[in-house]
Amino acid sequence: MRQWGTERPDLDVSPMEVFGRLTRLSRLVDTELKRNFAEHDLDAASFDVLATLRRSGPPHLHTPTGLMRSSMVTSGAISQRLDRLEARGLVIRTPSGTDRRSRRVALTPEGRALVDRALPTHLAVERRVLSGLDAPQTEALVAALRTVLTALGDDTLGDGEAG
Amino acid sequence: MRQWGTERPDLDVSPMEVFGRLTRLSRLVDTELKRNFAEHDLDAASFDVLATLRRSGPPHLHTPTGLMRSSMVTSGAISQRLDRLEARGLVIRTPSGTDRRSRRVALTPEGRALVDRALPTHLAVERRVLSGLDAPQTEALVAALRTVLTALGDDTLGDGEAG
DNA sequence: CCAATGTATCTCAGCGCTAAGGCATCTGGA
DNA sequence: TCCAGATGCCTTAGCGCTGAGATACATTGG
Repeated sequence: MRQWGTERPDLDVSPMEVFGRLTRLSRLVDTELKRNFAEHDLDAASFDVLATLRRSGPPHLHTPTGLMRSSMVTSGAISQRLDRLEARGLVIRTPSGTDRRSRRVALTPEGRALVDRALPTHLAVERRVLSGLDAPQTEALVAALRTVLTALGDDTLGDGEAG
Repeated sequence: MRQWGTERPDLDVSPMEVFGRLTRLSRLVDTELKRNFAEHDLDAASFDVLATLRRSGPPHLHTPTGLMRSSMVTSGAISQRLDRLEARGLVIRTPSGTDRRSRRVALTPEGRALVDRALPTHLAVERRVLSGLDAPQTEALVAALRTVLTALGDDTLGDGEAG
């Protein structure tokens, strides 16, 4: 930041205080979470799908389009994620009853068991990352993130955990 | 969150309040910034390198290792980024004077001109994303991010803007 | 009922990154 | 001095995602 002030004193670079840290934090968090995923033969993309299905309650159903919206990736990415998960027997795709274009994606018992095993340690890693913040700081962080997301048109109500 | 409370009432899923939003925000921000990069024939990776060189002041020098640390990517990624930038004449690699393993990466006049053109609009996008926050909220957000990063062992002093 | 448009999913080429490994060079201790 | 380990950079195979486009089906207005 000091360097920018010297090099481009005509520009207000203060937003970089936020975005630089946001980017670095994202990378570091991904690295931390990856360890736990690997211990369960998972990666962030697979966990993302399994967790989305898991939290929706039995029979743990979603459509590919719903998963696409939840994960904020393209339809092609979801197709491929589901291919991989289905090949491992962790999810199963069945026809939709009402719309023949659509599919139902369900967690198999194996998939459910796997995500349930990975969840507690996943949450432990997340808690450890946040352990430097006290309750008011955490609340302020969440509030700021919520405000920015809302301004950007993110209309989820608080779901969308993606790893 | 409500869903998790129903499905796994035994787990404390409150950290997801933070990480879910962090992930979504990262994705949305990347999408916003991408537009501006594309208008300048750039992408996040290229801008990251050019901006790091630009802010270090004339003669805008760095080593590949320094860029690797700044960007938090692997050495292979930096080699490839520099290949692309050098092929476009935006940077130039020259031998280090003192260490024959090392190289000096410098911004060319064209590279400097390009990043200087892209910077103002880049910052405008960033400001717009944060426009929903007032000054105290922004400061609280920065403080929280700084705390978490420090706890994670991120020892940069505030640099590291990566897009 | 039909045509036009919209929606759900999939396919695939291209791309940038990681992980692993290789080569050249440097450095510090025996 | 010499060498073992560290360091700097590069190469490459493999991988997941994007973006573009294809296919099949659904819906709507006339």
